[in-house]
Amino acid sequence: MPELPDVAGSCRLFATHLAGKYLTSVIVRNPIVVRGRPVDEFIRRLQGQRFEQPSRHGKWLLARTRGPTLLIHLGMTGRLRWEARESAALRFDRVDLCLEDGKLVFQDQRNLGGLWLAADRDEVREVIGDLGPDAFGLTAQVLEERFAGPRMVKALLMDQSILAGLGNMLSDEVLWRARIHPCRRYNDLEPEEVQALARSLHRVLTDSVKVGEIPRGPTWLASQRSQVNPRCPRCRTGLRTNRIAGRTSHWCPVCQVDQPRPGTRERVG
DNA sequence: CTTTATGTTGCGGG
DNA sequence: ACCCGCAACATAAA
Repeated sequence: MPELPDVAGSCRLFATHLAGKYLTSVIVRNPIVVRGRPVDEFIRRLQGQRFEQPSRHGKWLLARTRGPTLLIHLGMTGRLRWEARESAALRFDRVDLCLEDGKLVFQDQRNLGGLWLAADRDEVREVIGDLGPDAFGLTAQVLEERFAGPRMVKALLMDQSILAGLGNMLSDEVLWRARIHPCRRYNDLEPEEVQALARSLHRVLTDSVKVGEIPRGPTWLASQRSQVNPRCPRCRTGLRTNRIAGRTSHWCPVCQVDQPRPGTRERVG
């Protein structure tokens, strides 16, 4: 679920239902997702606060109040859900933020996501760590500056300190659209490829943020993820799969020209 | 039972 | 110092 577009959607949901409203109560169903301070303190500090307009940086959702800032990260399986009516908790519901007219539920199957409170900007920085500029709205020039070096493009795209917001699926999507093999090193890219990368990033993010998730339409690589025989949406070639930068990557061996994996081949010459 | 999963962090080795 | 792979975290679903 959650990469930049999903968090953008969650941010809109938060803005729609919580901005300007007072929290009447906080229900913590699984304390493991409350990070950084004891649950009772978390609840005490948050209850009664009024939310301002939320913002997003990469995969982080930032909800300021007059007091602390609530920071939400969805991890691998987290999501936010608005319930306007009284309703029973679902299996993976972890925290309820209750208002007068409904509740925002943080649900998370794997509990890798979480909620933090930060008293000020410094504490926000401490929690979210060293984040690069948000990937949405990034200019080609900034991309070139931040990517400069010998690393594999897939690793660069997923590195939150280089640019914030892309994960495994979105990175594959961007590379596929730009016709660049995930193992290519940034230094080895032709200028046209760098251009294609910047354009692909822009297009993929614009379209997916609009939807609030990665679209699964016929012109998206993501449409093939759940298929038995994943094929390139452009040329129908069977997709290749490998573990790159720690994650399973999918690419088209025809559209995205192959490269020997660094370090895994003989070192000739 | 084994494998895999959209994230992050920290460690070891080259 | 930089870069890569990998285990760990927690948990379910295929």
